[in-house]
Amino acid sequence: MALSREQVVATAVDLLRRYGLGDLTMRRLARELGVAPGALYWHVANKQELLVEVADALLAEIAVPPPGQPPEEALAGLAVSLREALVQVPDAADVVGLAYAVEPGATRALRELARLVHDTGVPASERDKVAALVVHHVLGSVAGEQNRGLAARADPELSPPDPAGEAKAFEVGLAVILRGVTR
Amino acid sequence: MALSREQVVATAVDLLRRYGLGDLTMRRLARELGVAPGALYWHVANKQELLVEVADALLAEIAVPPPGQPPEEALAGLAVSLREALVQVPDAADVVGLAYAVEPGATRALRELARLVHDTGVPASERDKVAALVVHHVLGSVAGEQNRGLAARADPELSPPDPAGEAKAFEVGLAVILRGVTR
DNA sequence: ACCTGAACACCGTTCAAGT
DNA sequence: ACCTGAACACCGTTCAAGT
Repeated sequence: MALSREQVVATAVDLLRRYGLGDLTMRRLARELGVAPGALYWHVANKQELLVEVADALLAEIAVPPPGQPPEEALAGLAVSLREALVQVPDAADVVGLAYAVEPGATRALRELARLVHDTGVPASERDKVAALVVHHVLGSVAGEQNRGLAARADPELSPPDPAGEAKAFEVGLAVILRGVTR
Repeated sequence: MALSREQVVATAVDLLRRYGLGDLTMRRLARELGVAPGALYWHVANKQELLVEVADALLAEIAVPPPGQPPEEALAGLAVSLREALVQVPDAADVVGLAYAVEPGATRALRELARLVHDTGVPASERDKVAALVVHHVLGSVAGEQNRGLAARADPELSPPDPAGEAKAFEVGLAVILRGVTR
């Protein structure tokens, strides 16, 4: 059966999850799919486009918070699940950061985040800025934790990051933002 | 005259400034220095170590705010000059992000930032977290603006980022953080 | 001590030619 | 429409051998 774009993206996500960005190469991906490297370029314009698709796929899995909560709570919950989903995937911050710059509102989760910021009563002129601030905090925290993990694996002097502590640190930062937003 | 580690790092910074991370390759760097690629490995263990040195060099140029100001003002000023210095350098956020994860307090500028956070009266347990939040905001904003610039150059549909607007957006986010910190 | 030459095991991308 | 084979122009890193 012929290859499909969906299949290419799904296998790329799988490769990222299992081995990280360093092993997500067009040649490796082609091998995994049992085709020649050139075949991929019929389904995808280039690697950059593929990575944007991968980011969208990662974000598509994030559950949007149920309605009925106060917006501050929903926003915090969404930010936390965003972070939780991304820490599991090596180099997720790099991949999502790229996609976010290219198309900030491309995924449901990110649009929902912007909407919740709006609902907290932030003035219209600051809406996007605060949303960006939250996204930066998520991506920065994820990148930081993952990089500390890599550094610890390379150097036995360093202690590996404690997942619970990292989660707590993230929530402290998030609380600062929310406090600053609601006067 | 023999090559020196300082010379290698300085030329790497120059290459980054002029052409970005994509052209900062060990081979390109060697060519620029008029040596064989292997020669670099006598001065530097590997590319990753070189990039940490490059990040340190970029941060070393940032002026620490003069004493006498209220800490909130000094902190904001430092964050702004940090951002201003880094936006000028292509891919600076990636490079500095790496170094920050490996060694958060390695440079004067970043240690000063942590100190100023402390001076604003943030409880000791939250000091590092708030400092990290500010750094994430700086790096995220820089990466965002640079990526939007690249995207606009690739796709004429998109309008290029407005530097003044980006600076304003950054300051709005920063103000939110500072408001959240000072109750 | 410091560097060259040459190799090893890779990359992303293109494109004529095949089916 | 979809893919292969082969090439082009690169990578980071190692290491014997030279000076």
